[in-house]
Formats: sequence, structure tokens, C-alpha cells
Amino acid sequence: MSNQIRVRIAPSPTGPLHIGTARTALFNWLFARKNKGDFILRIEDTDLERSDPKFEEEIKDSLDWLNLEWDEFYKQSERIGVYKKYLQKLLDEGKAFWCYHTIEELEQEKKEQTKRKEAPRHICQHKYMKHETKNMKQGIIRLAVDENSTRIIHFNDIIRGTIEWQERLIGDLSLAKNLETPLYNFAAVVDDYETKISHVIRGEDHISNTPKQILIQEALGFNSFQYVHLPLILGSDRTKLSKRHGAESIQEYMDMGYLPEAMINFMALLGWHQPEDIKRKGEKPEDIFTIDELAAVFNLEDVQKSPAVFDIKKLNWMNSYYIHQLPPEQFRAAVEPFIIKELGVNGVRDEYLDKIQHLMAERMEKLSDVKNFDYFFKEPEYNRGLLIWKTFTNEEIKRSLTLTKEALEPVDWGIFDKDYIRKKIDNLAKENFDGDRGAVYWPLRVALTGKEASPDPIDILAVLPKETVIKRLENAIKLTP
RNA sequence: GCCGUUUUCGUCUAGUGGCCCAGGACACUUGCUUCUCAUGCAAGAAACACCGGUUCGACUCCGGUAAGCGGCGCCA
Repeated sequence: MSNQIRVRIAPSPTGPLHIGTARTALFNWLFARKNKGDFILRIEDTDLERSDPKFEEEIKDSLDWLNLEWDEFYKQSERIGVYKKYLQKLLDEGKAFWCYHTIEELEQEKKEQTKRKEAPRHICQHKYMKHETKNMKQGIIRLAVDENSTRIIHFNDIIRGTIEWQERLIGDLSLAKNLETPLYNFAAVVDDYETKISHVIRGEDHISNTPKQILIQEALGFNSFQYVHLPLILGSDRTKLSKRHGAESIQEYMDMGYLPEAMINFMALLGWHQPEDIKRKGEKPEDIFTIDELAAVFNLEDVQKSPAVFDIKKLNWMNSYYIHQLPPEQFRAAVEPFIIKELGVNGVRDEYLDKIQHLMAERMEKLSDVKNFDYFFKEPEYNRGLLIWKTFTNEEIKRSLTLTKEALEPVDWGIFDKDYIRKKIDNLAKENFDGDRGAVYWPLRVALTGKEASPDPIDILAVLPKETVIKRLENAIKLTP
């Protein structure tokens, strides 16, 4: 099957999985799934200095978390022999050569070119000494590129059309530090060829690498690939997304309490839009799609050309939507780690979590927002001033709280009837405060939660044990002089 | 500086010569419900970078300008 779709994501293990890389992974994955192709993970760890196996694990974990499973796995450090073979071939054929210029000389050359308003690139005289340098083994290995060429290198990009590049502006590009240490452009070309990649789908920042890779392919006698350069993801200041803009790795979003479904949905809409005729089952809001729905309609032709700004507000909206939709057992599993982390509370019972789920979920953007619901798990702390309803006096607060306590004390919690309780509390307001319900609801709510914003106090009463409710009311009464 | 690339509401986008005095989503504003918050519902403000050309007619086609972004490593 020569028409088999095969794509890859090729991160280097020099840091955690970046949002931009994750989005590239997602588009590759979606394209592979849509076309029944293969999605390959390749770790580019040729730079020993900067690579760390720890990051390889983190990247895999993040991909797992996002549910972007890969069909094949490669690691460049395990393929040194393969690169060496091709490198030797190029050297033997005189297409590559050893360049032994020093880094200082290279910098000097660049400086002079810039001064002359030329494109900076290395034009190496050593390539004319190929025979002498063939077995030299010092300096680095470069591909010989004709600096006087008048050729224009063309390549087709699925989302951008034809892109042209002048060959003479490329220079003698670097291939490897030595036979055992290939460099990016070379290793990528060899791997893409050997693993039969059909489409190279990567970030726009790789456009300028493409003509270089094409030259390497030609020297090696390989066929080229179909290229697709995705628009970049930008921060709010319209520069490439980076640490300055806040969280930039998938890991961090996971730790903040974003759900993988929300991340996937959000990233998919960054630079892509669903076709008009997509069939939606059920009543879901605009822009909400599962990963499978996306995979069913994904098209590279629908990818945007211009870069997209990462808008955390929209992500938050999506995330809260997905949190609301979580079935009880999934909600529990998702929120429990955050209850431990944010509130230091362990061993919350499942039935209890189920009861408070909708009260919390409706008010959560991120799972870490459970920290706003501490009063469901421990005694609240607050200043007495918070108990005061509008123009209340101390007298009236005390009276309101006492009345509420007395009304609740005879209630049998075993047959808790919300409507009955609500009527009771409403009557309190009617009989004592001219029907001003805030006069009794506000102090009650503060006594229960210690917060100025919370769910309906009646709903909270319904989930807390009676002793707790009475105790919190008593504590509040004690606070009023 | 060189090369490449991009340009519709604040943001993500729909739009392929007349259906567009430009549609949707998020955010924002204002109402309704309401003890507070959130949800929900309703309404509202908000954009075709600029200049020329082609055409009966341009957001859509052509040319130019400007601005943004990216790359320019013995990193990937």
C-alpha cells in the first residue's frame, strides 16, 4: 500500500510537551485517524547535551493523557547506525564534506554578509577540497550546495500552496557533527524516508527548513514528501507562545485542573474550523466537539493560514462545560486529587461527593476551583462583618441567626424536605423582617460557608449533617456581640 | 539586514463577485429570575489593514503599500 497515510510527531525531549507541539500532534493524529493512516511518535534526542529521558516520559504521559495514542515509536539515539550509513555514502560520493572552520570564523562570515546586506549563510571553501577532506574527521559534515545556483526550489504545501526558495541563499548546510552525531535536518529526512512518512505536518516555524531538507533528499536520492505547515499558536501579545505568556506545557494545564477533552476541543479550534455540514447529535453548544467527532470531519484544507492567539477565556468556558457534563464516577475521579491537593482533605465519601457534585461543578472553571468549596469539607473561617446584611445592626444579625437556628432545630434531617425548609425560612423573613428574605438567607449562608458567594443555602443545608449546621449557626451567633 | 509568510468584531472564525450596510462562538454590556455566586433565557455594542485598478457591482479578482509573525545554529 504505497498510498498509506503515515504521519509523525517528532518532539525533542528537552522539555515537557509544549502546547504548540501538542496541537501539531493533534492535527497529525486527526489526519491519520480520518484517513485510516498511522500516527508515529519519534523522539528526536540527537542532542545529548539537551536531551533528558525524564522529558521523554513526560511527553509520552502528556500524549497519553490527551488520548493521542501512537501506532509506532522511534528514538533517534537508537538509530545512529542508520544515519552513519547515509552520511558515509554522501561523503563517498563527494556530496558532503568535512568543514573545519571554527565557530569564530563562521560568525565573522555572517557579520560581513549582514553588513553587505546579503543573506547570512556559510559558503564553505572546504567543499572544493573534497578529496583531501574525505577522511579528515574533524570539524563538521556539511552538504555541498551551489552558492551560484540560479535554481528556485519549489514545494507544495497543502494549506499554503506553492512556496519558492532560492537555492543560492541556502549555503552549505550542516548535516552532522560527526559520523555518530547527526543534526536535525539530516536525521529528520532519513527517518521520514525510512519510516515511509507520507505527510510532514509541522509548525510554520519549519518552513525555512523545508528547502534544506529537499536538498538533502535529492542528495540521498529520496522522493519528497507532502508538506503541511500549520499556523503558529501565539500569546496574547501576538508573539510565539512561550513561558512569558504563562502555562505553556500540557502538564501544567493538567495540574491546573483542565480536562483532556477540553484541551483537545480547544486546540482543534485554534487554526481550524469544522465544515459547515457537520451533523451534531443532541443539543450541544456551538464549538463543542469530541475527539471522535473531530476525527470524522477533519480536513487539512480547512486549516487556517494565519497564526491563532491562545485565548484562555475560551478554554475556560469549554473546560467548565466539560466539567458540568462529567458523569458522577468520572467527576469523582477527576476532582478527588484536587480536593487532596487544594484542601488537604482525604477520604471523602463517594455518596457525599455525588450529592455536592452539581453544586460545585456549575461554579467551576477548573478542577482546582474546588478550593472555593472548602466549607463542604471543613469548618469555614470568616470575619463577623461578612454576616451583616445591608444596613443590619448587630442586634438584628443575632436575632436572624437565632431565629434560623430555632427553626431548624426541631427538623428531622432524616426526611429532609427542601420545599418545607424553604417555606419555613421564608416565613421567618415574612414574620420578622417585612419579607426581606436576604435578612435571613444572607447571614445563614455566611454562617454555613464563610463566603459572600455560594450556592443556595437551602441546597447546602440539604447536604450537610444537622449537627454541623447547628454548630455553624452557633459559631456565628457567638461572633456577634 | 536577508528570506519566507500572513492580514474579517478584543479573541477563534464563517464568507470563493450580487443572498453581507458581513453570520456564529468566547469574552464584554444590559435586562429577566434572585439573599449572594453560578447556571438559564432575552437583548446589545463590536470587524472586511490601507491605496489604486478590473467590474454594472468587491470582503471576495489584480497590483502596490503598510503592519504583524516566523526563520536565518556544530538546537530541534
